[in-house]
Amino acid sequence: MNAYPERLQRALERNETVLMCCNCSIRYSGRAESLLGNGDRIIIIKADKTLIVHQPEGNNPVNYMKPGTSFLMVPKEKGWLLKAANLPLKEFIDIEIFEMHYFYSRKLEDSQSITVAGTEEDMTNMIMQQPELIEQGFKPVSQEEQTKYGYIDVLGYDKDRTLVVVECKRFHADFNAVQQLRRYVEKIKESKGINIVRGILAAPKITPNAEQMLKDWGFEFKTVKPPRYLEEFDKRQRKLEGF
Amino acid sequence: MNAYPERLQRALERNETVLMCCNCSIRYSGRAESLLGNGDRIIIIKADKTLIVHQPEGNNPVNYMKPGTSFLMVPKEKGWLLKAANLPLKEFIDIEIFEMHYFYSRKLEDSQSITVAGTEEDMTNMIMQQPELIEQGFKPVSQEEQTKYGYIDVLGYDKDRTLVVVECKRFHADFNAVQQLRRYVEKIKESKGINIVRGILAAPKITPNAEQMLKDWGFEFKTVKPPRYLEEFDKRQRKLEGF
DNA sequence: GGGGAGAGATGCCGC
DNA sequence: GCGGCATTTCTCCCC
Repeated sequence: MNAYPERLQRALERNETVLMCCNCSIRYSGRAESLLGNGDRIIIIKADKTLIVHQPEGNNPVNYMKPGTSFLMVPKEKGWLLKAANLPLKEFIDIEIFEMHYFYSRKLEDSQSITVAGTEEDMTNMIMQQPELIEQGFKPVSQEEQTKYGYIDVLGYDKDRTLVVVECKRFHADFNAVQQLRRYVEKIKESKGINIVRGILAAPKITPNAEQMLKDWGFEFKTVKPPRYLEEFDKRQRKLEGF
Repeated sequence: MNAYPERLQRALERNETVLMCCNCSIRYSGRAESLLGNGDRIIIIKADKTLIVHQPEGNNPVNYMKPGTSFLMVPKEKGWLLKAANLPLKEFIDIEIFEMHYFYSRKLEDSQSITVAGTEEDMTNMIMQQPELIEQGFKPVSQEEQTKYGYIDVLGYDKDRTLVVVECKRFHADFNAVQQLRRYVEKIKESKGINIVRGILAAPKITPNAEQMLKDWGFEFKTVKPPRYLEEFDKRQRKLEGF
C-alpha cells in the first residue's frame, strides 16, 4: 500500500487532488531560483496540475508551480524524488522526499466560484450611482465613454463643466495612486486638447507624503470608503468574540 | 473516531497542523466580503493558526486567515460549523461543513527557511561588483551612502563625475518603474542641490510605452539580467523534458 | 501573448 | 504601527 509513484500517477490520470505530508528538501529553478533544506511539509497537487508546498507556519506557499505542470515520482535509496516540470514556463522543481508521513488522493467536485464585495470596482459603481460622494454637482459620464480613454476609474464634469478624473483606491492611497492619477490627467488633456482638467483621488486614507505630492501637482483628495453589504453578518460575528 | 470538534481542539492545543478535505460553503467578512457556495475543498490550519482554503483548481487559496486566528467548531443538524475569527484584524470566516471526506492532524517539524536567488537585490549586488554592466567608467558609491537617500537601488558617478541614479527591475520595466526612477532623481536633485542627475533603468526588458516615457523625461535604459547560480541544475532539468 | 492595473494582495525592512 | 517597495507576486481585462 506504499507504492507511492504508482498511486500518484493513477491519481493524476484520474484528475484527483493529491495531499502529501512528508519530510523533504526542495530545489527550484525558473523565474528565480531557490533552495530549501529538510523539513516536514504539506504538498498539494491539484486536479489542474497545480503544485503547492506549505511549511507548518506562514500564510504563503514556500514553493509552487502553475497549472499544467508535469510530475514524475521515482524511488530512491531512501525515499523518493518528485520531479515537477512546466516546460512552456521553463520552471522546474525537484522535491527529495525522505519520509512520507501521509498520502491521500480524491476526486474533488467544486463548480462554485467566489463572489467578492467591497472591491475598487464596487467603489466606482457606488460613485457612479451617488456622484455627490465626490462633490455637489459632480456628473459622471457614461461608462462607455470611460473605456475610450483607458483605465480611468470615473470620468465626469463638475458644476462648472470642468472635466474631472477620479482615481479610486479601496485602501490607502500612496505615491503610485497619485502618479497614476497624474498619468490619466495628462492623457486626457492630450487626447481632448484641453488645458484644465481636475484630478481627484478617492480613498479611505492617503499617506502624508502622497498627499503632499498630490497638492504639489494641484490635485485633490476626497475621503470615500468602499461599500459594505454584509453588515449584519459583521454584527453577529462581533457578538461571538468570546471563543 | 469522528468527534471532529474535539479532535480539532486537541490538535490546535498541541500546535499540530490540520488537514481537512470536505464539502462546505464559506462566508468571509473583513477587509472585504465574500461568499462561496457548496463544493469540495481542502482546508489547512497551521501550527501558527493560519487558515488556508483551497479549491481543487487554481494557484491561490480561495479564502484564508492570517496567523493568530481563533477557531471554534460546533456540530450542526447535518455536519459542522467551523468559525474562524481574528479580532485584532476584524476578520471573520464561517465555514459550513456538510460532509467531512477526510481529517488529519500531525505535529510538523520544520526549522528551515528558504533561500532565493535571482532577486532584485541580487541584481543590485551584481551591479555594485561589476559596475561596467551599467557603462564604462561607472563608479557606484558605498551602500552606506545609498541608504541616506532612501530606497535608491544603486547610486554612483559616471566617467564625467555626473551623479547617476540606477533603478533595477528583475523582469519587465513598466510605467511604475519609470515613475519610481523619476521620484528618486527628483529627490536626489533636491537633497544635493544639483540640477544635473542622470537616471538609468536597468532591467531585462522594458515595455514600449514605458520606454517612450523614459525618453520623454531624458532617462536611459540599460539591458541587465538578474544573475543565475543554478545553471547546471537548469541544464540537467532540460534534458529530462520527456516526462 | 503583451500591456496595464487591482488584490481581502503578502511579506520585508526601516523609522 | 505606518511607509515604501519587491514579489517565482497572481489575476483579470483588453488590445
